Amino acid sequence: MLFADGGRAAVSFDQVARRAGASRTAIYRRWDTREALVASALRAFRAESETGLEDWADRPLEEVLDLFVERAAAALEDQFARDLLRQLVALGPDGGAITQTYLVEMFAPRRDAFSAKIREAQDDGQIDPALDPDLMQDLLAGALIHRLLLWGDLATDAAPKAYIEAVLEAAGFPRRPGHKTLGA
Amino acid sequence: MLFADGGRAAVSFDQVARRAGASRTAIYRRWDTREALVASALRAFRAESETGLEDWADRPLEEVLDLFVERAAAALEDQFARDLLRQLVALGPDGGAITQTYLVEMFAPRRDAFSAKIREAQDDGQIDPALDPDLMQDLLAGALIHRLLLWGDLATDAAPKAYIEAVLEAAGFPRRPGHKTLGA
Amino acid sequence: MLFADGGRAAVSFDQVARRAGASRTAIYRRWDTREALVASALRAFRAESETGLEDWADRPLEEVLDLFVERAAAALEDQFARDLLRQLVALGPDGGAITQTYLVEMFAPRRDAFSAKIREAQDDGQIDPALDPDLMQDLLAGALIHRLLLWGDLATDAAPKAYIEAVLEAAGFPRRPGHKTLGA
Amino acid sequence: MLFADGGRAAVSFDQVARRAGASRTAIYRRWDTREALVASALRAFRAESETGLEDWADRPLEEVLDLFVERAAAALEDQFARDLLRQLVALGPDGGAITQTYLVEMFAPRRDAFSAKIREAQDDGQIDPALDPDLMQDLLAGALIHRLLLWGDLATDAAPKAYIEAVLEAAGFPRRPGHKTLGA
DNA sequence: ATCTAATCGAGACGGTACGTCGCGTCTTGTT
DNA sequence: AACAAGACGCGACGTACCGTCTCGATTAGAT
Repeated sequence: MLFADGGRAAVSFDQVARRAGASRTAIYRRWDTREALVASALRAFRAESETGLEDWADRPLEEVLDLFVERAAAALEDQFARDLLRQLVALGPDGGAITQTYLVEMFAPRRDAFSAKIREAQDDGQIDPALDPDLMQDLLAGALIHRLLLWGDLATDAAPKAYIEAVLEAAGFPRRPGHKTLGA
Repeated sequence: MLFADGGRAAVSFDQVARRAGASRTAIYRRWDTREALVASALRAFRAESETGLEDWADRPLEEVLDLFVERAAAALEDQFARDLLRQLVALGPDGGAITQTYLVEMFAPRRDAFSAKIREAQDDGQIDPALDPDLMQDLLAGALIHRLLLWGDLATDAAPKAYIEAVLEAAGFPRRPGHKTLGA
Repeated sequence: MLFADGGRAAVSFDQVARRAGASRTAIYRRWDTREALVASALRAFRAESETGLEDWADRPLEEVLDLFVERAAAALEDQFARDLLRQLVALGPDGGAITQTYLVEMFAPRRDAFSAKIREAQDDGQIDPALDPDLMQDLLAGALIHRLLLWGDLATDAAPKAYIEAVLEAAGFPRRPGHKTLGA
Repeated sequence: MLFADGGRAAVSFDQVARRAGASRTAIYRRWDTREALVASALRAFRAESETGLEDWADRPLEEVLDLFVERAAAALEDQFARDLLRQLVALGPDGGAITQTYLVEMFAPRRDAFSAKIREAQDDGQIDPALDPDLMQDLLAGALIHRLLLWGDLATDAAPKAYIEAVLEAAGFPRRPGHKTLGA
């Protein structure tokens, strides 16, 4: 995809028209700005790749964390998705319509679902009720994204697991003996 | 700076020449690729902004962590630095000479210094010797970068502190009573 | 009129539809080619401007010549008519249906009427019977048209008169003493 | 040539660039208006076809007239030249730079040379000194152009000769016995 | 001191893209 | 069945910026 390859600037009306086998005029008729073009492309990509949010309600906390991280890692294994995210980062939170599209439509729902699950676990007394679910996600998602986007790989194959363990430990979640925390 | 504003594509020989008050010919003579141009700019920026690595050797672990995170947070408060990092992320680890420049010359030294400090703390028995210092840094740096680049702000002002607490907790570092971990 | 302003190319179905307050579809239904459109316009213009051929039968030759030239000059005084003729010239004799329309329907009748009058004068012995009426008209009409279309004005106000004198002289028509021939 | 085929509108920067094997940018660099483009083309055509003005000084009047008409007829035998002239007529005297180019640079010199010859003949007492050379040329050139451009052919092969005879007769030039005047 | 060679600027050129307009064609829905 | 509305491909508009290349002019060093 053009955006994933070269960012916003690469999504030219010319190229889009050429790849769509349409005339530039037709593209201009449907989208009036480059941003609208990109936003549409993002939504199309999402519609195609989105498998829907899992129902996390009845699963144990550990499993939810696993799924959360596993999902993220799996998504970022795809080179295309990685490039896509890269360009979204390049735009940053001030990217106008594009940012709105992905932050609000793609990331926020999952983030909210995760937070809800955490709150639930807190109500059940499983983890420290003073925890901020957002911070937990920052650590988990941040570590993954940071490694994969900036360095290109994980420090260890077991890294995702280790991130989860660390967060659970910090959350006061009772660990099984013999568990590894941030261990190599 | 051109690169921070528009990424690699924005660093054109034309613009560079114009800003330098020179002719394109002159620029071409000194740098033969766009990448070389960017790499030079990055080094220049680094030379100007780098205050040198602190001497962490004799400080307690907690302070080192504080400094590490504080440094990072301070650096990313500058809009320019944030934009710069954004574009570096956009390039990713396959960005050729540019990536080499910043990953190897700018990030790696600090990362290594930090790792050394952790190893030292492990030798002293302060924290779990099985810890992988890289994973600790992934969590700390990742959480910060992820929030600031992608969302544009921190979840809480106290977030940096909370990240450190979480990592220390997970590392088995003995905490003072009454400390907050990942709390709001 | 569109044709007078920009020639055949300017008579677009689009413009015609817009000016007629109709849809392109409607225009296409009635005329299938651009030429048909122009031809129709020409006929409409002729129907509106044509005052009918004068009855030259009973007038003296000199008067007929006067009328012929005067008519032509008057018609070409109108800027619109001049532009129209310009575009007809631009098309030339190979202009298909358009040329047919104006050459056959607009010019030929007058030309024939003039020729008939000349033949009549020849039968009466007024002028040289060997004269070709067509050549006379070429000289008269040609001089006028050439000046007005190409140069934009007459060399002299008396030019039309002078043309007639010259042709009559060449035709052996007995001139009054003191007449001017091709004089300034 | 584009102009001869479709008039001013057909001389598009796009087409010119394509035919010249150049980029549109380059064309825009050299000519800033469509008119300048056409004017250049006209001059190029003239430079290529112009054989220079004959030296009419020492020739008898009849021969000069013959040459004048013969030249014009020969030039208009070429279909291309005829189309070119057609488009010039279509533009008319208000065609801006284009009109200037051909009226002033191409037609006027020859016209002036002809006039000078006539004046000379008048000084020699060969023809009526009251004659206006411009009117003579209007008749000669007009008749030719009018026939060829509007009707597409001459009324007779002998037409050019007949035009000359008529003009000479009207000019009071002593004719040989047996000459034909406007005869078929 | 002069000649030579490197360096420089200015600028032309081919690309690519921009955003717009008008046109002829074709499809779709509405009287 | 005639119609309006409108989408579409095409060509052209005039502009901008970029990388490449070719020129003269200037400058410096070497003879």
